[in-house]
Amino acid sequence: MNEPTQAPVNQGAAACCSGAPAAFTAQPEDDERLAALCKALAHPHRVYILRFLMAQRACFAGEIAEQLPVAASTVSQHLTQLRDAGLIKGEVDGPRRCYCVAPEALAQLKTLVGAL
Amino acid sequence: MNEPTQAPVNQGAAACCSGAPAAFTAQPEDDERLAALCKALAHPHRVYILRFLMAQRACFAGEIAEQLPVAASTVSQHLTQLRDAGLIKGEVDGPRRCYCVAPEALAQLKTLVGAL
DNA sequence: TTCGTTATTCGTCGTATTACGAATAAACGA
DNA sequence: TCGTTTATTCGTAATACGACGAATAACGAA
Repeated sequence: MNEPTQAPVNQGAAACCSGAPAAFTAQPEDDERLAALCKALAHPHRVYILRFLMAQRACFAGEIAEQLPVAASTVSQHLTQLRDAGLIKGEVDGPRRCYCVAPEALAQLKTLVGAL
Repeated sequence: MNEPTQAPVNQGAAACCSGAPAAFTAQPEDDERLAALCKALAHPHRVYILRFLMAQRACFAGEIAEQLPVAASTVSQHLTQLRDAGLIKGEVDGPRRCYCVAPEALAQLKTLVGAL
């Protein structure tokens, strides 16, 4: 992914919204991170999984799959995407796998969204 | 998109994380809306556009396109996605088009993320 | 009216996403 | 050891995404 190219800005154009322009600093790393977190939540089932997992504190992959109207293998893929984004963690517990939310990543998401 | 199927839950399983389970209520509409907003921000260039637009208050499509290392037609598609999600608004101003952020949608995003 | 400027839409291409069922791996109990 | 249970990985198919350049539309000025 290419980074934005800081070009000259604000050649005296502002029409639809009022107010003076504020300072703008490019933050490509934050943009990438926020985009990655948002991408992980860009599907309703994954939002559901995250919320469900937060309420349950922790639960097995099978329990999550029971909640959703898709195949277990599809749920497993969703879990992988959430895990790759750092939003959840999974650990082996016997033949099952126990998932729980990663509070740090969630806090980072809230911070980045809050900074918008 | 199918809605989650509220199945029986919490068959006495909790391993990796401590704490008692909290109440959980399915909110399929919120999940859909948050997913849609997140999808709109699931690309770094779109995050950049939103932040840039917030700082500038308003600006023309061409100014935005100058900032990014992709073709103007691609930027136009990104703007369309942000507009479809309700995050920005665009209005005709002569031969140009002036875009600005939609504060309501941004507030909704912050609310939904904050509720996680 | 015609021309130049600006932005979008169209057609296309390659890749990624979402979904499924089948096959595989890993752990435990009989 | 051999099944059973559980979850993931694999192979596949349909659709969506991101990108480009060319074509189109919309407006203002000459």
